[in-house]
Amino acid sequence: MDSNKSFNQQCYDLLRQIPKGKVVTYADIAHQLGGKAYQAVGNAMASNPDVIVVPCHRVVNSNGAIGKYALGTDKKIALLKEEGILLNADNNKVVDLDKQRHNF
DNA sequence: GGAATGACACTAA
DNA sequence: GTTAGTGCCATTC
Repeated sequence: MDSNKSFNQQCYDLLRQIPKGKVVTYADIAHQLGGKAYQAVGNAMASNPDVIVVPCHRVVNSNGAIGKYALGTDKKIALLKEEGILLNADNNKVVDLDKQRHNF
């Protein structure tokens, strides 16, 4: 907390860098922050105070799963589809995660 | 100050 | 390839 930006604040900052049509895994964000706070990242999104400013819907699990969303998983899937992310119509999983993943 | 929780990840069977 | 169990981090009660 004494830091300039809290951990969750840094997560939002990275999320803001994600362009439309790209997705990132919680592990990538945590790794970018210099650690493996996968769960901490997710917690930050759970506390996401600005769903408009932070595209938390562009964050998916490392295995390609959509994971969850504050407004509802189905809403997240719909948003990803609208963004242009290719998802599996059977399980709603990200297709070619490595190719659609945004490299920081 | 300590314990419990959670929008996850990884390894093993 | 799938399922189960365990570990990690930061935040919150």
